[in-house]
Amino acid sequence: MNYRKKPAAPGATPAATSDTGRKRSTINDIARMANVSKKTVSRVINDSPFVKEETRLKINTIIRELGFAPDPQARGLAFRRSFLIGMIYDNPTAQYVVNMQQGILDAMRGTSFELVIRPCDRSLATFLPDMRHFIERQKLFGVVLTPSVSEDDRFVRLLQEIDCPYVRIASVPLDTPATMVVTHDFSGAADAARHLADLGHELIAHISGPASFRSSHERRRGFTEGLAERGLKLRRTYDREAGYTFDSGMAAAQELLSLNPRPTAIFAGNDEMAAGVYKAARNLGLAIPGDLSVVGFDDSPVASRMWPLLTSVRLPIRDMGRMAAEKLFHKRTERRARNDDVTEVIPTLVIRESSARPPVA
Amino acid sequence: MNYRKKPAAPGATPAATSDTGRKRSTINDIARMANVSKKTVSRVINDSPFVKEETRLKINTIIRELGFAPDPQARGLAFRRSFLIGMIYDNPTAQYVVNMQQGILDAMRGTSFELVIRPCDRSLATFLPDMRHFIERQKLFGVVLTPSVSEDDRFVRLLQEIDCPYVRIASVPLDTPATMVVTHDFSGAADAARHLADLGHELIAHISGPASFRSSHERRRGFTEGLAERGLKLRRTYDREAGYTFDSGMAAAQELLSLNPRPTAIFAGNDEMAAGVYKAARNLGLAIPGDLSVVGFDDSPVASRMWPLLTSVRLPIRDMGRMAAEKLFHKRTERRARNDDVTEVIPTLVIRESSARPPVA
DNA sequence: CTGAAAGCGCTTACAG
DNA sequence: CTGAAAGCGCTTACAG
Repeated sequence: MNYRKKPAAPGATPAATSDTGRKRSTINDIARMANVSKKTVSRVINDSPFVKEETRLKINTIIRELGFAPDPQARGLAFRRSFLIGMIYDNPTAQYVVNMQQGILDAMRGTSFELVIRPCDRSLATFLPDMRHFIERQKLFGVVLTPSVSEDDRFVRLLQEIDCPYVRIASVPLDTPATMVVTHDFSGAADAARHLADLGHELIAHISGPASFRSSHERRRGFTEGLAERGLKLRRTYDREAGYTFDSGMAAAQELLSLNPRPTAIFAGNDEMAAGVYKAARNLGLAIPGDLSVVGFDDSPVASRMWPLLTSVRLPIRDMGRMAAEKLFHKRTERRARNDDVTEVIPTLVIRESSARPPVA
Repeated sequence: MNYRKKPAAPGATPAATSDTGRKRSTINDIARMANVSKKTVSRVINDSPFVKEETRLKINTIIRELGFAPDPQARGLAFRRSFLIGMIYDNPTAQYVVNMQQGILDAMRGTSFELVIRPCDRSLATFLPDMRHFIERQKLFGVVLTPSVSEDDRFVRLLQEIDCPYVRIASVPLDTPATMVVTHDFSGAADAARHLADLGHELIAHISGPASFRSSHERRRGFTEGLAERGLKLRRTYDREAGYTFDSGMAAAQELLSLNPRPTAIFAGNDEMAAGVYKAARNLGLAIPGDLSVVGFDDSPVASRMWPLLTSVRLPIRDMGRMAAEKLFHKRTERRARNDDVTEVIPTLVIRESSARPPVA
């Protein structure tokens, strides 16, 4: 119930008590031991340039010896801002969420920040007030937004209004460069198109994600563009919108595979839908890749658990999380210049077993 | 950079400014408006019984009108304890982690607590000091531990030493009931055994997880027990230890499936290993469930993406997270009695397509 | 380059 | 049932 070890004996200064039995030391203890004011210790903690090198050294030595770490709550109270970074997300894929968290934590290692997580549902009427309440109450240092909540302009306006720093991860540059990590879904999808075209496919279909996600459009655009480079077009009937889910992918594939002529390849907007395509093909007795080539997007763990192994477009999610958090931290530091540029992420095509030459007609 | 809206005009009380332009109100504002001391407001916030009903009503009305919420940092500083709950985990399965987080967040909804997450690696030499530093520095209100870090007694001793409340989720009652959410992996595994026996299998193999996980033993024990109920024994050669991973599951299955007589059913300690079994069967040209029945454990999302759909044992991960967090909160409240009991969770067998009658010999 | 005073927004310990 | 004083561990604003 109490984070101080046995309270110090009356009259004993914290420094005088043993290492095991002592209560946590404070800035006052450090100041006393270094024979300076606590304000000077505070300057050292906060990397102020206005401290004599000798003084800084002495204080740092004592800090290290005592294992002192300033209390984030006290610091936050005085700063009028906490040392908490929020991750706000509505992506339903567990692996995506966990990788992103890992990346943000990577960037936070060694800092005094902690990560608080906040799933959300933009379709709720209370979404904006809830978020406002959460952020203002916790006085968050900043937030990282992932798709699709990162694409919500009402929300971003709210963040600006309450002066909460943010970084947005999205497939298009929606905002000033300093706040953006842009994933070039476009280019990854174009790679997928070239790959299928180069294998000799001409009857190529696409199942895109829901129109409410920018990534759906980017992936579809990139795919169309990649096909165009090879002199191919995405036919109207081969172009289906689904919902980024297994079931919607399966339904779309079922329709596509009953067309005449039947497509020999399908590019699914994500791996979940690609798994649905597998199922639909199986139901129809079609072999992958013998009768049908399939390419996904995300390179999620299922991609390498499926049979045959799924060719897919990989985004370095963890790196993206790290970069986003770094932008947040560096925003107020000397490295500003570097982080004022937009951060760009290029996906890579991972070729596995699900894509091959089309069947001989 | 500042969480207060336009600073109030000099002389203007917060209450006098408009709703949009006002700075966040504090306990002092409430006290002034209610004509009481801030201590009394504090009592209302903290649900003290020593407040006249009338006073409480008046204060609560004003709190509601102003949308006042006490500052967690200030409160934490005075309490010497933050309003942060830590989730500490080393489970590698993304879906598990995310579901657990969701469950904990479910329990926290409507409270003033927030969730900070902390993946860890028990094999690191700095594990214990790192954790200690993290918990003491943040003055965590409490932590939820999931397997396998929940099984680490050195760590739990550290928590007790620094007086950090905790709840452990594990497959065996390792601790006092008030700190335990116990998952009966034993009973789920016994269900799996009965299911396979009742289908007519006699040559039944098991691939267990690593010995360092208690769940490995519980699942193996339960499985053996279930078989025994049906007059069956788990043969030595049919009993393999693997690592809860895809590759290790595949390797173990490869060995099992080359035995003579070949087992007609395999119970894998988790779904990842079951996926490895699928792969090994496919490599050998064996049909599931025609030649081989497979049962997994976890009922992870892959289970219903695999082909054929995997029969698996399901644990309500999200509920477990919620219950664990509730135990943490209620520990200090009037509901103590109820939460002093051990919380128990029973898994359920989800029968899908991967288990059927054994092939006719 | 350094420090004394006041304050961040709450609660504790004490008193009545 | 209620309140005035002191304090939680830091930083800001000001002064030198």
